[in-house]
Amino acid sequence: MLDIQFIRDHPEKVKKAIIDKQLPPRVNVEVVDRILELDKKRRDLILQSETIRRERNELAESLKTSRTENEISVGRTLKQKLAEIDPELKRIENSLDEIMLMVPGVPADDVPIGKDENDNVVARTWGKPPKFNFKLKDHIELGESLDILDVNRGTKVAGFRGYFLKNKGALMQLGLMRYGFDKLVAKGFTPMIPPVLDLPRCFINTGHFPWGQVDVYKTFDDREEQNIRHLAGTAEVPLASYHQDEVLSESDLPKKYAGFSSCFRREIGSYGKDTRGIYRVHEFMKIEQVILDVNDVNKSRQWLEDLTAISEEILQELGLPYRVLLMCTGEMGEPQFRKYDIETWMPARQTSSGEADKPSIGAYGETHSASAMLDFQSRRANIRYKAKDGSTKFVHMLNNTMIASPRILIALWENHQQKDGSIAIPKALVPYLGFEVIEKS
RNA sequence: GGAGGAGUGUGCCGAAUGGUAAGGCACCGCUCUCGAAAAGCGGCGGGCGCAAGCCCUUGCAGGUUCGAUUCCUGUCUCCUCCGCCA
Repeated sequence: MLDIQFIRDHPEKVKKAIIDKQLPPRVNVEVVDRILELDKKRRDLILQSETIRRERNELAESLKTSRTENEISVGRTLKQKLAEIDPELKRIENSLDEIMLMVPGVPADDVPIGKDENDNVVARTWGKPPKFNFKLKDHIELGESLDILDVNRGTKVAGFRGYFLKNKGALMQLGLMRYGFDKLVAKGFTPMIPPVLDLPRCFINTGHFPWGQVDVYKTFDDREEQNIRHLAGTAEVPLASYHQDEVLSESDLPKKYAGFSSCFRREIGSYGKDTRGIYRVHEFMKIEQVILDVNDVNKSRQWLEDLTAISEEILQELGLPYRVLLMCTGEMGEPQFRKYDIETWMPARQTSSGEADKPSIGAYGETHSASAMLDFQSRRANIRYKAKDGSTKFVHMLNNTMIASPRILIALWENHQQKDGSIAIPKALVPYLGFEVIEKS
């Protein structure tokens, strides 16, 4: 959520953000005008309401000592007036609150303006895609031949996009999670296992709602509306709300959280995409980092670099080639100020971007995403801190993927496959797995 | 699921039984000091307003009243006990 004062002062910047982020027609620039209009109405009504309240307080004060029938009837009139104005004020405020949630965060000045993935800017590339002197297998062939993945029974049990990890495949996923957790703990992060069946408010806080409702699973129990929970698609959701409605102390910042959780995604908008294998699935495991720090743009920028560096560090340790993309405005989420995605090389990944008669084999696939939100989320979640100068400010928030599996398994399996059909385990992972290779049993 | 108790401003404590949220601790600034402590003064929720200032804020939502922390209804959370389950 933006500061209403910012919208009053810079309506054009907000409108530009709506356009640049490719939000129309879901969100149109007219919401800005509508907000300014409601804001004006709201302030008029507040003035009226407060004038009456003031009269009421003065009257009540004088009625403390003596009271006449006449004064009491004046009081009744005031009460009547309030009963007309306040519901109207409340109605306006509710509309304003609702529409304020539709307004996106304004991107940084140096974010490339663009409409899709072609407009992202490659910030840097690390490693070289491996060359294979034997017939390449994709992750499904590898997984099935080594009995570490079962997609057919996965879809039997869980439907489309279902999968089983088996044997060393299952051990590998847990090992990766522990590897990621340990690394972050060593860097001073607080390891967390958060609830992922969360209240709607949490999804509003992160900015997943109101825009992304259809992507999130909804659950009911047999009682009332207030018992609705949603399954979080990332531990960012519960972690970002951990300090909801709290006032922290500047000396407590930064807060660095590492959340391990299962993640659930409906993938409603991507029925035809990535239908093969375990690239795009409805449930997976992930360690997500969430940072809360002081209200300082430069510090947020630095955090975004630092968080991205952590992801790069693990990809390097895992021996996986990758590239870092500075995301363009059209590829950013509504809350974001600045965002890097990391794409990891997947040797057997097929993309639609190749020529029709010459399908391209091997592609970078998104495995990590780091975002700076400034105070967009903290305004929604109402997370503030008391600064050293005594003032109360909203924290800045960021998040980043540490490691997400099974998608990362695609890169690990395909990049590290060997001529004999086995898969080599990167050195960094061996202590967490207890084996150095996955081979046919 | 049943019974009882509790929830007060920004972190902590806490007063006010129908007259409009006292006070203390913590924190920040200033004075004093070589410095610190102590002491004193001011600040330390949200909103409207150029400002003076005003309005709101006792878990939440309603109701009664000229006036509600206080009375009534609903509801959430926590605690204790019972039941059920792991």
